[in-house]
Amino acid sequence: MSTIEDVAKLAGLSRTTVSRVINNHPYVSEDKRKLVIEAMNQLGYAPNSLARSLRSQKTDMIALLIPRIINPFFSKLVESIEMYASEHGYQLIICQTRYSSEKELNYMNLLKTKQVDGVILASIQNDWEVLEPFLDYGPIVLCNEFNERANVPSVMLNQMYGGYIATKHLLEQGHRRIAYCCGSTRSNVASHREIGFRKALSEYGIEFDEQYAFRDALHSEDGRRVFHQMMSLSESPTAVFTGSDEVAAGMISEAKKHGCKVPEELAVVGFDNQTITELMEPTITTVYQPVEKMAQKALEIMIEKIHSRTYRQREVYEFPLRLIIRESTVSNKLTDQ
Amino acid sequence: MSTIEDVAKLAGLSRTTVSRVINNHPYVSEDKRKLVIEAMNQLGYAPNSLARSLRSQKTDMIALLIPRIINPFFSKLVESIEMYASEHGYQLIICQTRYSSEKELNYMNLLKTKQVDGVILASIQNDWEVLEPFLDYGPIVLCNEFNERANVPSVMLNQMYGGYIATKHLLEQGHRRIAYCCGSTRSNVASHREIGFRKALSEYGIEFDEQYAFRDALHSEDGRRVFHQMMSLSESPTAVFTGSDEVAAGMISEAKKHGCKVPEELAVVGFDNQTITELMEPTITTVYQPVEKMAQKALEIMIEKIHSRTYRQREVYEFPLRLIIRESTVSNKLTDQ
DNA sequence: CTGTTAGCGCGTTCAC
DNA sequence: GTGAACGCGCTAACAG
Repeated sequence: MSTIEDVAKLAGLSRTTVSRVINNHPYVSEDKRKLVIEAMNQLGYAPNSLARSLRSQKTDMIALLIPRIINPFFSKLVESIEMYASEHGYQLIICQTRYSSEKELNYMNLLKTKQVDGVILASIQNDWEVLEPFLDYGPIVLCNEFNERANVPSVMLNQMYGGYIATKHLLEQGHRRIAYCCGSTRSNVASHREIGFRKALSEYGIEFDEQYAFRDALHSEDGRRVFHQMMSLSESPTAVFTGSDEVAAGMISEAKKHGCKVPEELAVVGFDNQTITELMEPTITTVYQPVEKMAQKALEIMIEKIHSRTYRQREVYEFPLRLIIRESTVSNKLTDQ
Repeated sequence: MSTIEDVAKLAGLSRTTVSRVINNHPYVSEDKRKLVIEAMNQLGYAPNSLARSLRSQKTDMIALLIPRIINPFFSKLVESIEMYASEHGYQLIICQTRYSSEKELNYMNLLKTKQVDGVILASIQNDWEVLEPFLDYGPIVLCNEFNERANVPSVMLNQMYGGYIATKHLLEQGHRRIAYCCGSTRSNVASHREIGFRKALSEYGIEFDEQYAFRDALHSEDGRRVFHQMMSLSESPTAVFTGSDEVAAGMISEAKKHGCKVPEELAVVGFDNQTITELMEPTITTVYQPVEKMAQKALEIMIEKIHSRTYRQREVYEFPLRLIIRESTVSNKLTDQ
C-alpha cells in the first residue's frame, strides 16, 4: 500500500517529480524518470485515485440511469455506452431506477456528492423541475428521452418516424383496422410512436379508434392478454402495431395457439429487432433502432460537456429508425425487402 | 458548492460539530444539531464523498466483471446484484471484459487504485496466478465461476447437476444417441455441465461419442449451424443437450424449417429458462438457474469480506438447478410436470 | 529541470 | 459537549 511519498524516498527524489512522471509532464530528465519508474515497479505502486480525484475535482465516472437492465433494449444501450466509456477512460456506474422517482433522486445525488462527473438519463421519473437543480453540480445528458422544459442535450431516436413507417407498412398491405399496442404513455418514447401511428392513419383518412388502443403492454404476457382483448371486440383489428418484439412474440404465440393465422388473419409488427424476431414462426417484422449510434453520441456529448463545463444548453440529436420486413406482416410467398 | 466549513460558519459552530451531526455521532446537543441541519438545508450542502472516501479508505463501490451484458444470463445477474448492492448502500461499476484478459486486468486495477472496495468476478480470463496479487488490495469474490487454485469465496450454481438432470431426462424419454452442444470449454461452467452430461450417460451404460460433441455454440446462429452438422452425420442424434436457450431456439427454428419434427425426430433441451422458451413452438424444456439467489449470496459475502478484511479464505456456496419440462422433449399430449 | 509548500474536504484524536 | 489541529494521497503554484 505504498504512496507517492514512498516512491519519492526510494528514488531519492521529491513527490513532485514522481507526480510529474505519473502525469507525463515535461521537464523531467530522462535519468530521473527512469529512477522513478524503477521505484514504482519495485514497490508495485499505483496512484490512489481517490486522492487524485479529490485534488483534480474529477472522478472519471459516469452514472447511467435506466429503469431495468433486464430489458434487452437497455442491455444493448448499457453494453454500448460502457464500451465507449471505457475506451475513453471512464467507468460506468449502473443505476436501476425501477421506475421509482425516489430511487432516481438517490442516484442523482451521485452528482451532488461528487461521485460522478456526469449523469446520463435514459429514463426520467421525476418532473424536470426536480432534476434541473442538479445541473449546478455537473452535466446531465438525456439519452432516448426528451423533455420540453429541459435545457440540456438530448440524444434520441426518431420514434415518431418509427411509429409512422411501421403503420404505413401495414396500411400498404391493405389493413384498415389497425390496433395500437405500446407501453406506458408516461414515457415520451411511446407517445412519440403514437403520434407517428396517428399520422400514418390520417394520411389514409382513417380515424384513430380508442377501442383499438392498448397502452400498458410491456412483456410477452401482455401480448397474450391484448390478443384476447382484441379478439373479443365486435370488429377485431386485422393488424397490430406493438412497441416491443416481446409483446409481438407473445401475441403471435397466443394467436397460433388459438388457430389465428399470422399474418393472414392478424398482421403483427414488433419493435427493436431482437433475436427473437428471427426465431419465431413466422419471423417478425420489426423496427430496427440504431442503439449503438445513439450510445456513442450520448457519450461523446457527455465528455464534451464535462470538459466545457457548460451544461445548460439544449441540443437535440436524432437518429432515424428503419423498418425490417419479415413474415409476420407479409404472407410467406410474397416476402421481399 | 458549499463545504462543511461553510456550514459550520453559517451555524456558528466548528467543522467537528457539523461532522458529528452528519455521521450521527452522540454527544451533540439537540439545539446545535438543529442549527447544523438548518444551515445544511439553507446551503443545499452535500458532503463530498471523495473527501470522505479518502479519509475513511472506503468507496462503497463494487466492480462487477462480466464478459458482455447483452447475454441475458448476465443481464439478470447484473440486475440482481445491482439491486442488492443499492439496498446496502453500494454502487455497482459495470465492467465488460469481452473475453479479453487485458481488459480484465485493466478493470482489476480499480481495486489497486482504490476506486472500489471489492471485485466480483463473474468471468475469469486470466490465470489465477495473475489475479491473486490483487488480493493485497481488497476482496475478490467469484460468482458463477470457480478456480481450483483460488483461495477466495466462490458462489456458484451446480452446473454439473444441471447437465446431469437434463441429460437424464432425455435418457428417460428413451433417447440413446444424445448430442452435447455447449459454449467454450474454457469456462468451467461448460466443463462442469459436460461432466454431468457424461455421468448421466454412463449411468445408462452409454459411451460419450466425440462426434456428437459441439463445444463452440453460443448464439442462435450456432444452433442453426450445429443442427446441420448433426444431420449430416451418418447416424444423427435423436436428442441434444444445449447450453443455452438461444442455441436451442436457433436449432429448433432450423429444424422446423427443414421439416425435422421437434420433439419427435429431435428432442432439444435448453438452459436458462429465458422468455423465449415459452414463446417458441414447441415450447422449450430447459434448466432453471436461480440467479437472484446466487447474486444475493455473492453480494452478502462481498460485504462481509469488505468488513472483515480477510480475503484469502476459500468458501464454496452452491445452489441447485431445476429442470423445467416443456414440449421440446416430450410430445404434446404427454406433457406433464 | 527539481523541490518546497499549500491546500482539495473531510473525520478524528486530543485537549478543554 | 465542543473545537483546534493533523493528515488521508495527491497536484499545482511558486521558487530556485
